[in-house]
Amino acid sequence: MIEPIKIVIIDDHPMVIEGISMFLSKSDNFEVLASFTNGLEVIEFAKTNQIDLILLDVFMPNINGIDLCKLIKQNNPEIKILGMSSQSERSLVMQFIQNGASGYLLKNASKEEFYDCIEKAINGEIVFSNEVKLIISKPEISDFKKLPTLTRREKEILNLIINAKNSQEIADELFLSFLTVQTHRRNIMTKLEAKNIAELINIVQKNRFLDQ
Amino acid sequence: MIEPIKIVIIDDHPMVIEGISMFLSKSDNFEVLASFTNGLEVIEFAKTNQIDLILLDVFMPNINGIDLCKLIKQNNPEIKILGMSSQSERSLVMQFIQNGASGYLLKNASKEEFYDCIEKAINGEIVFSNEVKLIISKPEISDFKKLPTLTRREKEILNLIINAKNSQEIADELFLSFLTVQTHRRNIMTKLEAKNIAELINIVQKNRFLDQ
DNA sequence: TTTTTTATACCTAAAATCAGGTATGAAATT
DNA sequence: AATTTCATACCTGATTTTAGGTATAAAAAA
Repeated sequence: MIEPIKIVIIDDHPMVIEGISMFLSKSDNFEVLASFTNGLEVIEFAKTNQIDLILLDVFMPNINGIDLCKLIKQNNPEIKILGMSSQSERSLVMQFIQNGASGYLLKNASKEEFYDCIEKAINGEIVFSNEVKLIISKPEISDFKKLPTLTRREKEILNLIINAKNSQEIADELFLSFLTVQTHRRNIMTKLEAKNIAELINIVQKNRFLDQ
Repeated sequence: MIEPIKIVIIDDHPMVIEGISMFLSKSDNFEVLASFTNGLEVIEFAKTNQIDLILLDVFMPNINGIDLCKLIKQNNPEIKILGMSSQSERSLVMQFIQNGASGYLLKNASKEEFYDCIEKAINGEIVFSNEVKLIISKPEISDFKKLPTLTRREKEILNLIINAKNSQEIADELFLSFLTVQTHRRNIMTKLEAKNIAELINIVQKNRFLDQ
């Protein structure tokens, strides 16, 4: 008898966990070891349990799926990770793969797509659900340059910029000099190659590398 | 013995249907009559089946949940409808209730919240999951004054502003004077009460009154 | 027909952003 | 121990947005 694939599900929606668990329980090939609505808990869990594959929701409160993927892979490179989300952008999927994921599924995927993708990922393939294949088949130039990393401070300030705060307000809020904020601001714009605030917001929303 | 509540689930994600079905199957109070990934099919179904309550995903391809809610209520006013989505805005929830829904749930709601909301909705209450309560408990000024109407030209220019064009580029593109664009721009900002571009984009996205 | 709205255009000026530079101590990394 | 990155801060100047006006012809509404 073949060992089932040991799976962990990470998603902040209980019903999604329930749904996927049901999908997987219908086949003897899969075993859901555990599930978490708080992504960071999996790090601890992985220390004492052998996991074959993680189904990881990309949009969660507190922790960003892309960063979590990287974190898991750093600690446990042998674990395969499949990203999941309801909608997606090409660049997002690409970032995810860049961080060590084995594939990406849209949540509207069928049971069969789940089975298929999980099995192929375990066999070392990079897999995408059908809709994701469509998304990534239209390459954009911007996808080829990898996204720059912002420092914690820059992310903090970026968040305030997007929330319509001006430089002075940001300075007051963070107890910084107006000039310091200007410097961070310039660095952010340069890193993300945005020529104005509207473009900045567009870029951030497309790539969603702020936590939400 | 009490009759179970007859429920229909509408969601374009098979896994969500599976998850909610599992939730509900654990209690004898509920019976899932049917589920649809295409919302319009429920109209036909309702002609030959008695439905007590519909769990309706708000964001679906092809059909808008808010419009579908209205449509169902027109044909079958006795059916209770609960809206569901992953995230939401106050104004969206309000529109939904306006169209006859009995409540609104975020998909991160727990099993117990689902049970509770469904039962209360059947008893004629208007119900919200906990997070939705939070959302609607902080009324925004913008919710009370009706949204201003932008002229066609203003919408056109607003679109370009959001797409990161500056005033000169907009002038060139629409064959207008730079000064005319500035005037329109000022009128747009005044009408929407935005103090800068970031706020403008936030307001537009929150209320989604572009795209027409 | 009269009034209001819409689209157009100009003037002035303050405020904010954008863009180039330099610099320094602390923290993190190698 | 040496190097790089991060967060901080300042200077200057150009560009752009924001904000207050006024004005006029055409179109739409009353």
